[in-house]
Amino acid sequence: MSNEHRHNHPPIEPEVFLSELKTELHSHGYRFTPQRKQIIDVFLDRHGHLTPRDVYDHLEQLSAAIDQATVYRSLEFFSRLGILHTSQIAGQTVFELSQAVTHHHLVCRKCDEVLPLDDHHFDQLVEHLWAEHKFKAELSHVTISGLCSKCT
Amino acid sequence: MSNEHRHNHPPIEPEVFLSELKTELHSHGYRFTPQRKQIIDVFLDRHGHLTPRDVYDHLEQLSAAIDQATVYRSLEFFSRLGILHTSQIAGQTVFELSQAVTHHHLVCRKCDEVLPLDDHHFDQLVEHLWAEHKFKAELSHVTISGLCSKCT
DNA sequence: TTAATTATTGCAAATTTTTGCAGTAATAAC
DNA sequence: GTTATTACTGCAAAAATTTGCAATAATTAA
Repeated sequence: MSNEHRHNHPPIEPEVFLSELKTELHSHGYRFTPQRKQIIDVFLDRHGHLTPRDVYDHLEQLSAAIDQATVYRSLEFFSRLGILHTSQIAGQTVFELSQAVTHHHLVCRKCDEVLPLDDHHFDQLVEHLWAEHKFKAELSHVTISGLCSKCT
Repeated sequence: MSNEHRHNHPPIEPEVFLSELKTELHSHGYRFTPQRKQIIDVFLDRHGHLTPRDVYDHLEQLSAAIDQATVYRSLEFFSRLGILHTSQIAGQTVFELSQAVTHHHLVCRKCDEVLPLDDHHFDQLVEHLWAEHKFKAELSHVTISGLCSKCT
């Protein structure tokens, strides 16, 4: 299904990814510090949505003593660069690698049910935004709120 | 422009709105307490995006001594009912009346520029979601992240 | 190599947000 | 009416998140 679509990426090769990331950061005058590397490692290891807490706990298990403030600052830093993607799910702020497989959700505001949503729904919208506004919409993880069929 | 579109509403009549809200809450077994009324009053008075702090401060000015916990709980309560709409803007959680005039934004993740976006872009998407999933998407305040023309 | 500059971190404090629970107020049952 | 039930609030404590600043580490310039 959605695996043939526009937004998807091949599986991540950790070494390649890390070295490209390093170059990317350096080209902006930023640094790829050990702390930042370890935080990215967590995402490469544990795919999916992670809260700042998840990241912090996982680092502790690896006995990587990184301050909470650094974790928060790094997550924001990577989000701004588009390396991580952030969203609000069930009232929690969660992060994931932007390269992770594209997926969208319909979330019912009444019962919190989550329905998966196929990629193609946004193709036209993305084209319009580019044509009319020269805006490069990054719609790889859309969450749409509303009422599901049971709660209508 | 967007004033002729689907999602827009006539200006809010405070008395009508409040009495309808009261009925709405009662029909669900909830209560329209003085605290909840005062919080809604703030939104009727000061239109636009408000942080929990804004609401709390405004209430203090009116010497309405409402506990912060109550403010947070009420904002979440009204959001879940669809009375208020919540979104993340520039890293802050903000609330506004769902009935407020529809508007959408394109936000550049690099320079934080905000571009207004017309309503009609979502018509087709909303129809599709209803046709295919019987999901009533509530797309009155969409924020799309990406790169603006200058930052591409 | 050394000095100067800049980005980044850790720590501690401040701020914001959430939570448990006892008390209060409204509604429903009798 | 009175009592029982349930929703809601305030308070105080806990947890999560942000911030200022001095110290550190990396990069750049000399």
